[in-house]
Amino acid sequence: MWHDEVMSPTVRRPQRRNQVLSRDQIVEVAVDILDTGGESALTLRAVTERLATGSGAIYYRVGTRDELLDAATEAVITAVLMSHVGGKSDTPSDAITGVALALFDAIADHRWLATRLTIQIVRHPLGQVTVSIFEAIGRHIQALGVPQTSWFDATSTVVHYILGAVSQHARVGGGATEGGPDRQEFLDVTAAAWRELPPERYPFMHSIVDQMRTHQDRQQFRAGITIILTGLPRTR
Amino acid sequence: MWHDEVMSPTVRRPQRRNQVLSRDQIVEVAVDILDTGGESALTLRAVTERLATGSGAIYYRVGTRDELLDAATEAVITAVLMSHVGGKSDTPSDAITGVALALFDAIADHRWLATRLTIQIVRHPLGQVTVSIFEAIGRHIQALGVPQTSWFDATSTVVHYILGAVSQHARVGGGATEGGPDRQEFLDVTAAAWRELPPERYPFMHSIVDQMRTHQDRQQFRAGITIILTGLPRTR
DNA sequence: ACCTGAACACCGTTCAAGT
DNA sequence: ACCTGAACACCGTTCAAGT
Repeated sequence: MWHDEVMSPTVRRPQRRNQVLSRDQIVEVAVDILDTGGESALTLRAVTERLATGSGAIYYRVGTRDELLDAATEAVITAVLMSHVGGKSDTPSDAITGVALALFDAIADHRWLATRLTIQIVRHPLGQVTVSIFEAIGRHIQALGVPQTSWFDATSTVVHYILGAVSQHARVGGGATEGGPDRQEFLDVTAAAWRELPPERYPFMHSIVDQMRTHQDRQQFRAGITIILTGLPRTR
Repeated sequence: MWHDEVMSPTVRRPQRRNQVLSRDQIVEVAVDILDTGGESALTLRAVTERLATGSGAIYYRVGTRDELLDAATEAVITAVLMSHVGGKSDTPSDAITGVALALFDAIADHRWLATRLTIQIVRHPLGQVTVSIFEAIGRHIQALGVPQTSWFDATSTVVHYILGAVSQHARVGGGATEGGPDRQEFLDVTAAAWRELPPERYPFMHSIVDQMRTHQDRQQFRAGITIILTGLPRTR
């Protein structure tokens, strides 16, 4: 039982890291903490405890807590987009929808990501994260037959739609269990609340309450992509 | 000099409020602090100092700091949408564009709003703020000739686009001075950075760098609205 | 009913000191 | 060069006490 500790003291270093701390390790742990406990769980103390290090080490490798959050966001987004370079046999429309759905699913898997993506974009509107997403979408905008003068506007529209849509669905879906009972209960409660709204001030809400109660997030998200792709200018 | 204080002691209460604190007052002060110093400036201590009260009063009238932020968001959004009920002579397309631009401008005036709008929507995806925006847009979707079965999807698409687009432009524009030198400098720096990207990995970014450098935020935002309205299904 | 404000627990960040 | 961790300043929240 206790032999191990005594007989091979060089193999086991029970308390502290014996390797240099890497930036990637820190970011990886951060993502894990965020996935488990949400943004409020990511305290510097939680990170240093998991890594058995001091707070200064995080500052040395990454920077402030905010920069750690940005790094985690960039890591997740980059990984998602990386895994979507293949599959070239699709039509341009399918390819765009594929990238969009990959981002959609990433937000479902990492609920903290919706908020952080917005913050990232507010602060670095044309930074690495935006660049990656633009490139992944824009590539296929070209192939779609959109005239060159409209490439930037067209790609912006698709990307902005994805970012906005993804925020709203971050909570409704609630992970992989798309049709779970929690979701339907939530929709029912919301439908009831909408029916309580004064009809003369909110006629439209009353007219869509049934559609809202029965809608599917993923399907609605795709419908939006289709609407935008349909509206893009084409050269033919 | 000192007469006033002595002669009319009931008129002047020098140190403390003599009126009851209202929820609206608190929210108003919160918005003002946010506009001046951003989200980080909104501390409970800053609010209580401005109102010459104690922290408990805020909790009694509003709740936590987060609820205060939500209340500020709701107040601003509601005010913006309220001021857009008139002008019925527009075409439905113009009306939708008008609401969209009003929200766009609101974000420019209240830079903290982009982030907070996302957080609000992540936490209360179908709450009051979403309801107000949906109603303001949805009304005109009907008039546009979109078949009833698509009303919810169509409105969602427009709203999600607005929310996403507005986030990215929160910083680039930087308030009312749309064409300020700061902005052009920022675009030039970004363009230079994009040109440094490896062309084989980012061919698309290289192809749009000039468009990005010369684009106008507001115009691009409108272009997106137009694309979506064009793509909506119509009964005719 | 409404407000006060001291007290508490917790947090991000720094930096002199170590190796 | 890289890491440690005590110390600091600051923050949101609570709650017994007041009016």
